Amino acid sequence: MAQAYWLMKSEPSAFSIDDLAEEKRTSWEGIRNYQARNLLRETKAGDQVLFYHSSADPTGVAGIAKVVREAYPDPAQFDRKSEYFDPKSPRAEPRWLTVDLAFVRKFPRVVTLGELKANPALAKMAVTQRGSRLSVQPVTLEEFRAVLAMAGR
DNA sequence: GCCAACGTTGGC
DNA sequence: GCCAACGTTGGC
Repeated sequence: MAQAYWLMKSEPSAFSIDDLAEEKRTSWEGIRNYQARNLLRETKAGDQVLFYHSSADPTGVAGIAKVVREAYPDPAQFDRKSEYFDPKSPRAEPRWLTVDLAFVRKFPRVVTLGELKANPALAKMAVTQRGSRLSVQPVTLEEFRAVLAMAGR
């Protein structure tokens, strides 16, 4: 499979592009939605990720990350002290996965959701759809390039 | 803070 | 297996 592209959401009050820039690398823990989990399973090392700030001001794509470790069981599901603890996930058959992401770059400015919606080339992009709640979304190469172009250099 | 969208749970 | 109730996400 060729390199793929994704959009992943994070609330910057919890973890922002600046946090990723500082830490360089992070485990993308806490995905607790089956559809998003299934998409994580499809990610490959080297895939590029639009880092999206949700519930923020402004909301939008704040930068780029890349997948550096492919899907593995999310340790937080077994950690009783974690907010992501899932007592119903069997150890022998972990229910939830995580991937590791590395910082690539922060955009000079956030490409806002409003701008994404206003670009006809992005009309099919999941994030621009009404009611889109999925925290991991597939993105086409064309969409990825269009967002980069909007961010400027 | 409101509320639309939509995923999950659980009674039947 | 249906579906109502409930919980969560996330834009506004």
